[in-house]
Amino acid sequence: MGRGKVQLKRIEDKSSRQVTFSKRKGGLMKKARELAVLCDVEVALMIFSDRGRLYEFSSAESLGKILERYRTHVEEEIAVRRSSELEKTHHADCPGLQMGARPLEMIQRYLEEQNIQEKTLIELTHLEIELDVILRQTRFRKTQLMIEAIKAHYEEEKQLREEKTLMEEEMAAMMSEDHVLRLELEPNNARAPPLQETLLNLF
Amino acid sequence: MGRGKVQLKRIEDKSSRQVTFSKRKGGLMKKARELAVLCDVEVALMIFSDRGRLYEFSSAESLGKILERYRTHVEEEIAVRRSSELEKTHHADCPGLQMGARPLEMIQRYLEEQNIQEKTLIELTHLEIELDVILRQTRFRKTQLMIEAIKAHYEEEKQLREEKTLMEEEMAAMMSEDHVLRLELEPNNARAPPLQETLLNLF
DNA sequence: CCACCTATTTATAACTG
DNA sequence: TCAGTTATAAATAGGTG
Repeated sequence: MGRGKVQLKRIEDKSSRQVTFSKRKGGLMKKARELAVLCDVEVALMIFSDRGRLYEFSSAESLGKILERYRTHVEEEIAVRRSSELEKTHHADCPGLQMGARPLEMIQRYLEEQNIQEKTLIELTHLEIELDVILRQTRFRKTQLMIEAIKAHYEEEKQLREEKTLMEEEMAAMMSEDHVLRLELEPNNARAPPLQETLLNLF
Repeated sequence: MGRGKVQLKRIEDKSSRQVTFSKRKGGLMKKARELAVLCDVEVALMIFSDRGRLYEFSSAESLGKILERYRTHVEEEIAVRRSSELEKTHHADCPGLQMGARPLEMIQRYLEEQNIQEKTLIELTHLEIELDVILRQTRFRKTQLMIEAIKAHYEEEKQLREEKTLMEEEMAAMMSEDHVLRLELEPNNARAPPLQETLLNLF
């Protein structure tokens, strides 16, 4: 679809590859949603861009739910070998999110300049869907970013805690060596639960 | 695409739903593959038909690989989503806030039940505004909660850092007292900028 | 990079056997 | 139910501002 026919092979030009990715990603997400709604089935879609950014769609409330279902269906060995791929690209693209109050303005314009007829209604529906999609995208993007922020802080914490443990050990060694000090080293390893638990308590 | 335009809602007729499912499933798979090839990205797609049958596509050798990647990527996000489900109580005061695909269904219901008249349009406008407000509320609430989470981690970090400084001082004191040790205490106070700055960089 | 445009290609809804 | 056909809606490649 388009001015020219497309060959089913990697687009070599980086720029057009990026553009095509952006466009087709949107189309694929839309079609996934349509399939889920029209046929009342569960659909999960995830896309990792070459820069490691994740885009996902899920018809259920959480992709995790579908993943769980997948796991029960296909009893695969998903051994938890964490390939710690560190994606440093924190502030990359934010696909089509400038919007601001523009959708509402568009709605206003539609309402005011069009005659109140069926056509207008249908167009309004499209607009509505668009608005919803945009809001979803924004919300999801924000979530992603904030999760990254939390993750970063969690990593920082972890490191500090490790350093602390190390120092405690060193001090203990010093004390047992030849000294009697009255340093109070309270064991507080139990403090600060892991991230997941912390988050759970918030909601 | 096709003889008629399609409404974005569940196809009630079981037979055509099945036909549409079959056709669109194929189309979606095809497009997923195209995206993966053309743009050189990883794509995973899974579809559960209403009868529980699983259809999947994956650009990698195994869907498991991508799932694993997904898990490492958004482990925390799953926790967040799951916990926000526990928050249904908070959402209870906001009418009709089931997220999911509900808003679109509501719109569809309105469009179909009502005669297409000015009155309907006005009601639609109200609906729109409501939808927007609801989405804003949700988004704001979520933001609040995540800021709290980040803040909590930041506080934890701060405390750990203070404890560390204290211990450094104690160790320095011990050393100057009567010891010669070769402890390497690097000053790294400059690490980890304050919360506000961190957040600013995100958006 | 992003929104919008338009000529074309693709996907598919409705139909048929 | 299923494969094939066709008319039409949608997606999108390439281009512009």
